[in-house]
Amino acid sequence: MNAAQQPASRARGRPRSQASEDAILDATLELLSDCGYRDATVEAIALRAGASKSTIYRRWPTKENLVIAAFARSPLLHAPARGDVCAQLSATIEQFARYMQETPLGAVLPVLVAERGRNPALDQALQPLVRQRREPLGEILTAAIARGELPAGIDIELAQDLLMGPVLQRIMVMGKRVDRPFIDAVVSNVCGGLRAAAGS
Amino acid sequence: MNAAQQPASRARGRPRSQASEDAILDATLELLSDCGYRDATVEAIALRAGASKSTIYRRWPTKENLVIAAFARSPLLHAPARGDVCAQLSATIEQFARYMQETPLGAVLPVLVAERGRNPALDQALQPLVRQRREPLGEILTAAIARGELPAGIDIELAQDLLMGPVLQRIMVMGKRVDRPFIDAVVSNVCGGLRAAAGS
Amino acid sequence: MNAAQQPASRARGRPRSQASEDAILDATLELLSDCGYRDATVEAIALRAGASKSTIYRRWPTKENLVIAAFARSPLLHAPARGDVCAQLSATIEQFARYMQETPLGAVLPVLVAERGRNPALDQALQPLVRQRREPLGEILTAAIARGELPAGIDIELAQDLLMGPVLQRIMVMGKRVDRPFIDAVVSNVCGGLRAAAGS
Amino acid sequence: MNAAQQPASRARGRPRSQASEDAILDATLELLSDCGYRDATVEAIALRAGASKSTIYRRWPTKENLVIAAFARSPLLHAPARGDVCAQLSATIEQFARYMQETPLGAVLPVLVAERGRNPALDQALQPLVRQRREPLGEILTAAIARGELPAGIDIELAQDLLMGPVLQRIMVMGKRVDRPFIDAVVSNVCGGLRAAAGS
DNA sequence: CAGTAATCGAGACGGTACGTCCCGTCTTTAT
DNA sequence: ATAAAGACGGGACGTACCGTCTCGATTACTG
Repeated sequence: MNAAQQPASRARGRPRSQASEDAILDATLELLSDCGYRDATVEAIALRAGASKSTIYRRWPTKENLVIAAFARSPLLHAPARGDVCAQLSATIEQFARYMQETPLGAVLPVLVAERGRNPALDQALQPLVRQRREPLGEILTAAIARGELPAGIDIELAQDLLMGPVLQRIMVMGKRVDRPFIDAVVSNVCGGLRAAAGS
Repeated sequence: MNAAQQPASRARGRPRSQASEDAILDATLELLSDCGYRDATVEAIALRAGASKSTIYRRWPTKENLVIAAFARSPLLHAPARGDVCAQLSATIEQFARYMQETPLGAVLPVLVAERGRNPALDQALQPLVRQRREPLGEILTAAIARGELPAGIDIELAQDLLMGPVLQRIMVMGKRVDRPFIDAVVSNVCGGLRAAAGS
Repeated sequence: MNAAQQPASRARGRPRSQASEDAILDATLELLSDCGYRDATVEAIALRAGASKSTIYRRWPTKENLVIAAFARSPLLHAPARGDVCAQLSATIEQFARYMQETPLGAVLPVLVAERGRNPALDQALQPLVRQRREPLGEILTAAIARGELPAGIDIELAQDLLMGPVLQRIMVMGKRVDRPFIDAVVSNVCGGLRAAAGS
Repeated sequence: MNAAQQPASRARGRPRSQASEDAILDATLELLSDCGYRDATVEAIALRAGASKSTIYRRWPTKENLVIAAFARSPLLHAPARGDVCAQLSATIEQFARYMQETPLGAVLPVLVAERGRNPALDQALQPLVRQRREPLGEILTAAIARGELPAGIDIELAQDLLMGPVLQRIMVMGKRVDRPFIDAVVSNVCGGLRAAAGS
């Protein structure tokens, strides 16, 4: 079961260079940030990483996959341990909003999303990437329910959609900036709605 | 009305063919739907429309603009005249969700969004397209406030984000289908939140 | 029959640029001469010709075919009108030898020859190229027979092999230079042999 | 004789495997024959030989040198001891023609020749290979002169060119087959020419 | 018999040319 | 002036191969 994973006798041949991989992914993020998706040429990425195109294509079959891998290394959201549920949610969402607006993720996520419909493998790769960013919200909500701050019986999945949706849509689809007051308003409304639904 | 458009002396030379324009926009939508954005080549569109590339580029400066023009012909959402605010909102959003999931818009919108960051002209063109789809929600909300179904002082813009965001995000980012129960849950929660906020 | 060839109504669309074609073929010969076959990159040829790779590949499917086309423009051999048969043959062969040794043809012909075995289309293209260079020898021999300088009944094809073979082999296979005395010796031997065969 | 090769103390470390070397050279000839020079990848040769690329490149610096080494193992031509000079020459040349037409040598020689111009080391390696195949002709001619079958004062080198040239050219450049009657005609003509030159 | 040094298979690596594809423009003739 | 046809310059993509390198595993000689 886990034996398959352990390198029984170390793979033969020259091992892949972790340094190269890191340099390539870093270069990808940098160029994405500097030039955008279209102008971040695979050749330019190779050049900046001090690697060769072969090394890139040996690891990732297409440019899209490379970009996904680069973003997969982006930091997870960190839910604060203290504060009431609204403050925790706001702080967490703000991290996400900042990441979307101040790194190339904001520019690239739509492209990945667009490509996913045509590329099932990419869909598989993108799924956990997105899901992990949402997970902290679920944990906060679960804890709040346990503390009695929110009523039991809440659909966590739905709540995540209600919280993330407006932010993502405003950034991606509307092309507007998201600031703390907006996030607070969203969180406040969603929490209010959740409590009202339980009370009815 | 149309007199304003028509100059003193008609433009000289052969007039542009409206038939060509329609054929091109139809072919664009069809190919987008069949092959996705990337594989919907301008050349292929011209072929299917029985037009030539020059005819296309004479009207729209880039492929992106062509695609936007094609979508600009999509029907507006139609807010039902009767029912309480929740029912009206649900029905309207359902139209939108169906349109996103059963036409190529769902696949193409992210690409347009992605390209917009790099292309201000496209941004200008995309803005009203998106805004018009949201507008009916604003009208429903305004009327509900006037009827006293919702408290006054509601931020209409925010409410639109709260309603559309979860749906768009679920379809585009999560890659899941949106059905009527989900829409009802969103609408119910948002309305509950709006009322709770007023009550507090 | 010949109607198929005549441009009844001129091919539609923008015609191919003869200037581009000439520039490309010239650049090919120049680069071949400067850098050899391997280093005469298609990209470099396009650059020097002020053309694009697309334009090159639209006309010739591979680099080999491009190179053949370039050589197909090389000048034909010119048989001198006066002199006895040996002098005429020597002069003609010397033209060929000079062309082989002072232009890139000498470096490229072997590659074409090598590729031919694997590429029937290339074979078809190379055949007349080679044959035309030999033809003047046949004419000289035929005229000499008519004048009585050589006996009738000579196998012209064989005689061409006997004359060209030693020169080509010395240049291509042995990698040595061919000078006038060598050519004279070959011609003298072949003519002597042809006369001796008739006399026996 | 072989003592000169063997140093005072044998080289240290694991000795090179003769079996590998043989397998590599055999695989080279086979693949050359099956696929031609270009498609006979070093990697494919290694695979078929059950060797690794390092083992190949440790012995031969480039692919060209490997190919030459493979051909260097081809059998020398064997001059028959009996018969008149024409019969001996014909028999010897026929061996060569058969070897050129029924082994990959015919396909590869032009490539080696082409590459030689750009690679002096390869030139050094190719020279003896070619020369050895011609040598038997020289011996036959020398013996014939000694026997009085051919006049003294013949330029042996030239005679070799006259004999081999037409055959090589017909096979390589013209892409035609060479049969015994053709060889006989060449030999007969050359011998006739040599005798005629002496008589004049 | 343990140590050392060169070889072996495997396969990753940098580099570079190839040939394909598409975009947006330009140049024809025909309407 | 616009239309269809299609060539053009430009430039990214992904593939393939070369010759080098880095691994762990052999295989002989050597102290």
